[in-house]
Amino acid sequence: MSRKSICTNRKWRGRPDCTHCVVRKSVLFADLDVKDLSSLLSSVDNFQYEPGSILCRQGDPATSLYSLRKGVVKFETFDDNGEAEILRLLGPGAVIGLETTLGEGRSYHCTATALSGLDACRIPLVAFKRLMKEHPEHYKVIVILWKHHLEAADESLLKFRRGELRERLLNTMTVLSRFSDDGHSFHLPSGKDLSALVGATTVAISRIMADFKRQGVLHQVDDNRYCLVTKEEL
Amino acid sequence: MSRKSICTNRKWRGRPDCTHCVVRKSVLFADLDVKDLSSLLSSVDNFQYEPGSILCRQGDPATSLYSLRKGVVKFETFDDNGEAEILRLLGPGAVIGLETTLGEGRSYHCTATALSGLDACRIPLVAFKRLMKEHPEHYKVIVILWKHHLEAADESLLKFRRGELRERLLNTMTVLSRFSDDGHSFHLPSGKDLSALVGATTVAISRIMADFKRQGVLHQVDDNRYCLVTKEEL
DNA sequence: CGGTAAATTGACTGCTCTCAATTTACGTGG
DNA sequence: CCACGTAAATTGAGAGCAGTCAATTTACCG
Repeated sequence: MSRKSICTNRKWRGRPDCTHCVVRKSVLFADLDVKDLSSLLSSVDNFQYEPGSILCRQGDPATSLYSLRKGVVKFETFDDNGEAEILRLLGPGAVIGLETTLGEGRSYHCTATALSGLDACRIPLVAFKRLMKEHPEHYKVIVILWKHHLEAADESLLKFRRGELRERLLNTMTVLSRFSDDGHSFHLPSGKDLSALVGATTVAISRIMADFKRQGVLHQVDDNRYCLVTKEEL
Repeated sequence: MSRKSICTNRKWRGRPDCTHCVVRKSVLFADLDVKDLSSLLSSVDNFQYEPGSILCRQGDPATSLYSLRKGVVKFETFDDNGEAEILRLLGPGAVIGLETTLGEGRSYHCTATALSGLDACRIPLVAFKRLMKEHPEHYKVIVILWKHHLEAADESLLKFRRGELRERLLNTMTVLSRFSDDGHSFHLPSGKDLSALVGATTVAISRIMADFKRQGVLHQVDDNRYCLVTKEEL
């Protein structure tokens, strides 16, 4: 199996200004005073990732967490045949790599890959652990991050694994819209990704997606960007 | 919709001896000193529940958490049509009602119902919150409980929502075996429950379950108790 | 014993899978 | 710039699993 290099097409955007982060209220360190944060801030880096970039890989030793500010990430695991299963989609506010903060294992449980352009902050694992050791009174912040994953997992089951394929794909694109910058258009995932997400064949998916395009449910706005056309707009 | 009374067929078993609880190591308060626990202990009650008992109901105001020591619980939500969807199965070590500990909403997000006989401890929500406020240094204990739910959610997707129905049902019974007291026999859920768990019709499920019984894959050991007969045993 | 709900079974339909051929897209090297 | 190779997407044809509708049997309870 050829392993692409991690974090392809990544651009460094400097030390982030966490005190004014747009997602800060709903996200990591929402409750923290600036003084509690200061030691952490100096070690956090902000990056832009292109679609397809891999944030972390299942089984690799963990060094960092990634706090997602913009974009969508597929969070996937691999079965015995090496086939990917997407456990959930993660959007702004999600933190990737939480499993590595409890100290039992030191490697990532899943692979996280950008499905769109990303804006994410890389947090060194040691800095994160130190912060939590020094300020356990802010533990709720951590719990909220776990809750975020749990809600995404529940959403997967309810929206991507239930009912007819047609409906599951519509739900998928609705979620992608929600996670996009403008709330409408989104980078269309590959057939293989959709397959791993909704649990169907690429062939069946191709057929239905072609239908959507023919029927005008799915409208192409750009190179690989599409948007859903709701019934009200017709 | 007729609402059965909550906690039907519940028996009080007194104040539990948490310091010697069999699941304590893997469970709530695993790290806590006895002295930190003492204030909590006096308000915790241990109960036995019969299959079908409801621990908490979606939307009801939250008063307690339930720490599961023995048995299996279905954790379900209801869609627009009032149809149940089982999000996950919870076994020993799980704590039910975590969503209510963050303070935003005060009601249960899902309904938790016993699929087998249960041994569970009821923890007053206020006592739990006070403990965490006074001893935030033990926050990892809480995080582990959330992780437990997340792993159960991921298991649902991988085992109950993937592949052919036959396989999903086999996985279901394997999980039920794992959660049972003896590790083998289990209380067989109703067709409706299996339907809400694996995402199929009761009719389709009935057919396959009948097959399992005819082919000897599923062996009846008692009234409503069955066990899986693995290929090695044949 | 009767009434309701659940499970079982049959017949039929249809969605999705499988297999396969073709077309399109894309990166590489001449 | 084009030729080529590979991978992905598209489309067709056929089979099979699961859904739907419906009738019957069984289970359970007052």
